This record gives sequence, C-alpha cells and structure tokens, in this order.
Amino acid sequence: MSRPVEFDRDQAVQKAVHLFWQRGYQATSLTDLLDAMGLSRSSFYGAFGDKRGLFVECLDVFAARNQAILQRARDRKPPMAALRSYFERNFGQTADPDLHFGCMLVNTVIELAAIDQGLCDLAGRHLKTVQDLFEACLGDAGAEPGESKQAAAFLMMVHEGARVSDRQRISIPDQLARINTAFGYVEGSMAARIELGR
Amino acid sequence: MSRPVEFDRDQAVQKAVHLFWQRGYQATSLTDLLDAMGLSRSSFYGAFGDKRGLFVECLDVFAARNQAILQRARDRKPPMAALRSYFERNFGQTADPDLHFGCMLVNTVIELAAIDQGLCDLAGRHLKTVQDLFEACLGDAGAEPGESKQAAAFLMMVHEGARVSDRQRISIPDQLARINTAFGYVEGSMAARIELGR
DNA sequence: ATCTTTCTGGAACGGTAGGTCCATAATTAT
DNA sequence: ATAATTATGGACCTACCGTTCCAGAAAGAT
Repeated sequence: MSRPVEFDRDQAVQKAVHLFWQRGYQATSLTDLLDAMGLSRSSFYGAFGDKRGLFVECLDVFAARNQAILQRARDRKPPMAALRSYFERNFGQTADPDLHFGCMLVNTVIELAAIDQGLCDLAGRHLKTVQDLFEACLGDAGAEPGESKQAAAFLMMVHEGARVSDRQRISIPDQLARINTAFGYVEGSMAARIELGR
Repeated sequence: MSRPVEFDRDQAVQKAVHLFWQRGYQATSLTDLLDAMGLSRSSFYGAFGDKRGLFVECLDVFAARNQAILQRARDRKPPMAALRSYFERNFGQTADPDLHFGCMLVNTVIELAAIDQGLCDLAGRHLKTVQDLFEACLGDAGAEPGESKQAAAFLMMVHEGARVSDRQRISIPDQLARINTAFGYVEGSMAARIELGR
C-alpha cells in the first residue's frame, strides 16, 4: 500500500529506555534520542508523537520488564527467596556500571514530582504494582494480611532507598549487606510471631 | 568606598533553596530564580558567579539546616527518641504540601547522577555526614560498634526511601507507619541482643 | 508505468536557556 | 564638588530546545 517503516520500533524503544533511565527525562534531548535510536526527526514524530509520548511508552516497558523479573522468580523459587533474589539481582549482582542507574520509576518520581504530575503519577502506579507483588509474595510466605501489607510497604521503602544508594555508586558488598539487614528484620519479625503461636 | 549591595544575601539564598528543593536543578531557570530572589541578572552574577555556584551554596545551606535539626534533637532527648523525632519531623508532622519536596540531597543525587558528578558527590558527602550522626546516636543508645554501623546504613536507606515516598504524596499516617515499622525492627533487634546477654 | 500513500532527511521555526556587556545609579573618600 | 568604585537594570548574545514543514524517496495497487 505504501512505503514501509525502515526501523525496528521495539529496538528503538529499548535504546530510548536506556537513555532515559540513565539521564532522566529533562537531560535527554531529542538529538540524543535521535542519535541513539538511529532515526530522523520526521520518523520520530511520525512514530511516537512527541518526546513525552515516547517517555510514557518507555516507563511502561521498563515497568513490565521489572515486574517480569520478580514474577519469574516467584514462579521458580520459594516466596521469600524470590523476593531476596529480586533485590539482589537489581542491586548487587552486576559490577557493570552501565546497569547502576537506579530504578527508572523512582528516578522519574523524584525528577518530575513538581514538573509533570501525570508522568510522576504513572511511575507511582507502576511502583504500586510492584509493591502489590511484594505483598503477594509475603502472603505466600505465611504472613498474615495486615503483616504482609505492612512489610510490603516497608520493603518498597527499602527498595526505593536502595535505588538511591545505587545511584551513588555505593559498593556492591555494602549494598548487599544493607539488603540483608532489611530482610533479616522482616524474616526475624515473621519468625518471632510464628514462634509465639501467632 | 563604593555602592553597597541592596539585597539581603542570606534571604535570597533561602528563596533559592526553596526553589531548587522543590523543582530540582535543571527545571529551575535563571528567570525563576531572579523572580524569587528579587534581583537582577547583573546582581546575581556579581554575587554568585553562576547558577551552578548558587546551587552548591544551596546544597550546603540545606545540609547544614538538616544536620542542625538532628543535632538539636540529640542534645535534648534520649538518642533513639532523637532519631525517631528527626524522621517524624521530616516526613510526617506537617500537612503543608509546601514542605513535601523530599530531601534536596536525595533529589540531587538522583537527578544529577549521570549529569554532574561533582554536584552528585557533594550531595552524597552531605548524606554521609547525616549517616554518621545516625551512627553516633545508635552508639549512644547502647549499640555495639558493628551494630551501630550496620543499623545506621540501614536507617539511611530507610531515610532515602522515605524521601521518595514523600514526593509521591503518600498519606502522613502511612508514612509514619512505615517509619514506625523500620524503627521497630531496629529497636527489636537491639533489645533482643541485650536480652540474650550480648 | 502511473498513481497513491506513507516514510524520510533536512531546513527552518519560535521560544527559551544561561551568560555577557554597558551605560547609569549610588555610595565613600578626598 | 569631584573622583573612584561598585551595584544595578536591561538590552543583547549565542546555543540549543522541542516541534513543524516540505520536497523527495520508496513501496504497493492498478
């Protein structure tokens, strides 16, 4: 019917996610994006509308990828081990500085809180979904409803804090130690409750 | 000797802190600053060098103010109560949305990690000073050296996480509940050690 | 081969960014 | 009063921002 698109859309979005993740929304210029994605201005606007539209798409992609990591761990391991491995994978495992950009959702909340409420809320909703996953894991691990809710909120706070440390290039062992401390608290508290006969 | 300055420098810096704190570095334009500070371009460049120079000064002011809050609580209350009140004051007490901008130091780390390493490191050093204060309080409360170090790192992570939640306009009771959970873990762990006779 | 449709490269747009410059105003020292 | 010095307001500069526009290239349909 007409001339076909010349670039791989998914691949271009992946490149954009990487850039936005690393540099944030404001500091990533259209020129940066065009260079990384390898397409011209016209193609860009034809395919994505505008910069903000692309960013929304990137947030969704990032969130889906993130949730998939946790969900997959949950399918394969005991619930607490899945949670731990999610944290460790996200914050410790790799020494590649190219992967220590913190969490794109957290970064977005902080950067855009007073700038673009729509984007900030979208990122917040994605974070809430992750927190719900935390809660489900804790429930699987034997926590009572109130307990799992409380602990999930706590773990989300730890998650966010860890992402901040991550951006400061804290050492990997220190990071793992902090995570271990946090999980020790949660598991200890759950164990204590069970030991006391609920 | 010559014409005197017409504006109150300290007061102007306070205004700038407020703006930077709320909107971040990049999203705060020189025009915004000039309007808020009430001075002209020439006076601005004469007094502060450039935008980045002013930002450095604002980071220092913010950090000093922040540390003073904790230090004052420490002088007046038992150590754990001082820590708790610092967290509660920063995150819970006020419903005024004008004070829920998160922590300027945390915001800076996140926003500028990949943009301006110098500013990011400066904010990180200020955060480290706060963490040292946490450690001192925990030591006063009877923690052993290793324990206080570990718990201080943990509390800093909580601190950073809470600041992120703060920017998402989480409800005050929820915020206080999370903080209470975190402190409950720390205090419970310390109490357990003491009960077992170290 | 022609028509139609969509995609593409690049020039161009208005707006705003941070920063400079200069003539003038205000002060102190003489 | 005048000279010396510094502060101030505002015009001006260059660079870059996100976005639009248009002429032309590339494909399918007839």
